[in-house]
Amino acid sequence: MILPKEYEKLSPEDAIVLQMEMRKSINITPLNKDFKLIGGADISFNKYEEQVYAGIIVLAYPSMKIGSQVTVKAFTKFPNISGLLALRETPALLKAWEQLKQKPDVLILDDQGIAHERGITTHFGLLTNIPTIGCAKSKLYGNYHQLENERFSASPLLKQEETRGFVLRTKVNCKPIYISPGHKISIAQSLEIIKNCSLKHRIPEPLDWLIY
DNA sequence: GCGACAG
DNA sequence: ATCTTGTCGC
Repeated sequence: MILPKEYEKLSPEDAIVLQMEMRKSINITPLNKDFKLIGGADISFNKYEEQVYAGIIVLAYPSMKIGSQVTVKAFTKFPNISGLLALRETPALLKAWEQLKQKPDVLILDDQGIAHERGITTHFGLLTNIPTIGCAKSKLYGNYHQLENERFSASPLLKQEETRGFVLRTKVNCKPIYISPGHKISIAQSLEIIKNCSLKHRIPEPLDWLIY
């Protein structure tokens, strides 16, 4: 078992092996309980610098009242490699997670979920054993049928023949968002929860608040 | 003010 | 390809 603190020692080849090993444990069966706290997480960095910033905000569900928030700066030597972003981002996010006094029951990340099962949504869900949902602003993988220009028009996000998530229009005249579970929650529940978190903006409240 | 789109 | 900035429609 390799610890996130040691990710930066991995070669890209070893990182891929770790990712492939971890993806075997992905679980997208339904979350079987009511919950009261939802979190939003985002990570940012400059391509060639070692600083990585991570933020997590916690909101009450489904009222979307803001609770606590944590932002941290961390450092990593793991390079910026397409497909391996999770290894660069996870240690910083874990640091923010550890500083949160009250952990959310479900965490939404600005990411592609199992539409790209080597991303940070599944990675972080597997490490912390909490339900995670990926909610992205652009499509990286999969195909879908065009949506009606209506609030909450949705269509399955298909990778080959397999449904990996949903494309959801949260506002009229706005581009859709891409929802896909990461771990410990179903595709249908992920869609439902993101709808419940989408009040005023194109992106759901927990991610919208993180911009500031 | 939000969000699309241009370049 | 990604990020910043401006303009315009809703």
